[in-house]
Amino acid sequence: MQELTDKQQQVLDAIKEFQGINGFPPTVRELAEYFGQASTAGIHKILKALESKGHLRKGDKGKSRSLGVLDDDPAAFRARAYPIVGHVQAGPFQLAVEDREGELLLDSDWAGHGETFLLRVRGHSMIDADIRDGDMVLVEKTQQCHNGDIVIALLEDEATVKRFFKEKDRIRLQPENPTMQAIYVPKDDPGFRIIGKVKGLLRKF
Amino acid sequence: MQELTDKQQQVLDAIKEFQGINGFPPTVRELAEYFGQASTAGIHKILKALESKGHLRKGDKGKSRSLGVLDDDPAAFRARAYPIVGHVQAGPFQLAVEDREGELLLDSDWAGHGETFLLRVRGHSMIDADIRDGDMVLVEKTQQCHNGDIVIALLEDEATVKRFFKEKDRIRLQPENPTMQAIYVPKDDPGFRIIGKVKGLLRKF
DNA sequence: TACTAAGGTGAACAAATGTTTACCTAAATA
DNA sequence: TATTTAGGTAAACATTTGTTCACCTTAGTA
Repeated sequence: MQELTDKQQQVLDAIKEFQGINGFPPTVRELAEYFGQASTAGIHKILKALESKGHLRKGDKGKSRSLGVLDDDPAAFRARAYPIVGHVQAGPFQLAVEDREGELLLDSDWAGHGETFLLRVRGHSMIDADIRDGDMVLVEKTQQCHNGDIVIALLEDEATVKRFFKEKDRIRLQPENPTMQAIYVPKDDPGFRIIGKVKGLLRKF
Repeated sequence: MQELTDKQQQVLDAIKEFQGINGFPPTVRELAEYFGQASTAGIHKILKALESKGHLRKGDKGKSRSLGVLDDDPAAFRARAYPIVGHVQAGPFQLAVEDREGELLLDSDWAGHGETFLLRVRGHSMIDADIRDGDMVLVEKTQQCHNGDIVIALLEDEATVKRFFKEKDRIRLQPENPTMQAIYVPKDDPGFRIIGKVKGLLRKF
């Protein structure tokens, strides 16, 4: 794939986006209009360049609305299924089938390409971090975290969502709710484990 | 979804197949040719039936090659691109190219099947509704809303996100931030318009 | 039997759409 | 400085495409 000018890249991105939204590509006039241009001829030049550079397939001569993006990173591959594996603060943390809510298709550019899942939050312990009861949190599976990270932690088989702080000999799991107390855990507590880091949130109103 | 006749089902399947192969839907004449028919009018009748039975979306009147199958079967079709069209509270609300952040693939079962887009929130006017600066809100385009709905409203070409209340002769747009005042708008204010309803929220940490 | 629904023909019309040409400007390069 | 590349306008033309109307046939139903 050859190098594109800024404008060529913009036009290509516009086509991709239109295609993703509508299920069919834009017309030349729609592209011109989108870029605020009065004439289609400029767009034609750019399309011709994109075609000769191998990024675009134009339909048969004269055929309407038949552009095809040839980039090997189509939107369809970006959509990945993320399992909603259960709840935090709803009792024992096991990925039991009954707790599974299904899955949600999300853009992996946004949600992440690693091992990632969703959990539904129960309770109000993180309300001051604007995480509500019923929200879904996007959790990247990891055991590495830094002070201030919001984590999913396992404590004696109970899952909890808290803000993580490493102190001298212990871990502090801090609720973001002034009515609740921090939890302190010895560093070598065998019943303690970090499941993952909260990277995102989804809510329906 | 209503019951289809054999022929209607065949046409629907043909559209799906064509779409899968080409990335754009067939024209009416291409469908007629595919079924060995000499006239487009028969195909039009079937398309009209498919549309009224809820299986198909036809493009705007007169618009070329813009059929859309509405069946919700495969996961691949559930992933739809939702445009991130700009910001609220960031000045004049126009879907200008420069403000566009791109798009996000989301599960349409979660995000909705209608005309829906994303907006990035700027400011803290809805902080008590746990909507933060930088969050993206999922907006269903509609002008109908109920008291208590969180809406995107246009006021003298400025977009704002507020909680909507209809009062006697006016509309109250209520911030969810105690430091901020409500906005009152006469009901017949020509510079006032509801753009849509906030249905969801996405956040990255 | 009469009526309705489904689906097909033929034809015409209007609008959408692709394409091309000539010309222009600005920026980059030889 | 001259040339080339990139990208824009304006306009015209031809073809594609959607749509509609009148009419027809067949099968099923009241």
